[in-house]
Amino acid sequence: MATPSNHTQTADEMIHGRGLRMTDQRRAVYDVLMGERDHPTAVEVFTRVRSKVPTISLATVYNCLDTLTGCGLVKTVAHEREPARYCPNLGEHAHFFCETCGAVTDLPLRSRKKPEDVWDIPGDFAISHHEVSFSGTCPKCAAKPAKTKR
Amino acid sequence: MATPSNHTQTADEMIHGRGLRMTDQRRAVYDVLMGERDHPTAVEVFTRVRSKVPTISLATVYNCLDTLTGCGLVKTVAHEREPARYCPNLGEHAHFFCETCGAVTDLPLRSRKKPEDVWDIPGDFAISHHEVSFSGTCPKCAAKPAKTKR
DNA sequence: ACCTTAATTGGAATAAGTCTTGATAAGAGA
DNA sequence: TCTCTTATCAAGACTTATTCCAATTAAGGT
Repeated sequence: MATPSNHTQTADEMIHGRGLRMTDQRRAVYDVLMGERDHPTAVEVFTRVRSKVPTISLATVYNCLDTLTGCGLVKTVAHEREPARYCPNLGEHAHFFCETCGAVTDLPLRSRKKPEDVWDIPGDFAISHHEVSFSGTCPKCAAKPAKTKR
Repeated sequence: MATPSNHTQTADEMIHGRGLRMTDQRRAVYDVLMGERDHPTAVEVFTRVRSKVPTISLATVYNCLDTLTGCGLVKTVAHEREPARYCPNLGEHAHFFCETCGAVTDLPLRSRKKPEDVWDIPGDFAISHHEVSFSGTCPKCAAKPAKTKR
């Protein structure tokens, strides 16, 4: 078993709190997400996790990701119809999708106005979640303007 | 050919402006979207269009929707990994997704605001688009609390 | 250690959307 | 009007991401 890093402590509690078990696979998937926080897809998580748990299957990676999101440890990030990405940043934030390199960046969402001040939301709509996403060119891609995607 | 309603006038211009043709199929798809503005999926558009153009195929509906979005007449609305929905509302607005009945509602922008007026965005990100979505319970579903999705 | 239940696996199945290819139709010019 | 060129349509095969299923394996409590 891998040496548990300090963040897994709380993860264990969250998992056990739901009457579930913290398995090697779940820990490995969570560690991958907490390691490189670049919003990998399920397949990317799969390939990274395999270096630690070589026998893991893609189905298990999907299962683990579902479990972790169900426990509130991870959030899924959807963009257009692309494969879902996974994000362990639990703070409120928006996502920036670079149209050139495809990178996904967390933007801390320092809102200047309340949603109701910006959008015309009739009072009888009960809002439980909201999501903000941006797309454009990230700083890295803006720096090298000649390089196209090909 | 169906009697062209007044909104199809501008649609014709937009299509022709790109060197494309306004065919019966494209007009029918566009009319369906302008008719019931409830954000139908491609399959829903397909079934509605068939009452006007019974020989149309699903592939053609997809083609027409692509063409219309390419011309800027229609916008696609993605939510989670659900089938894409289509929206002919070109004004800036957010979307509200009802978690109970699945209905999608447009929420108009209160006044002309730029993203930077609303959010604190790092200066080195060049933003070309932004999207805001809310989810919760719509007024209709809130009115009948006993009825679950099953 | 045993037993009950949960979790993992690998492969098959599904769903939405795209691609391919031949048929069709629309507009331009003679 | 006739023909030519090109855009568009249609039907089905295909792709991709994800989920389902049945059988095996592992955890945790007694």
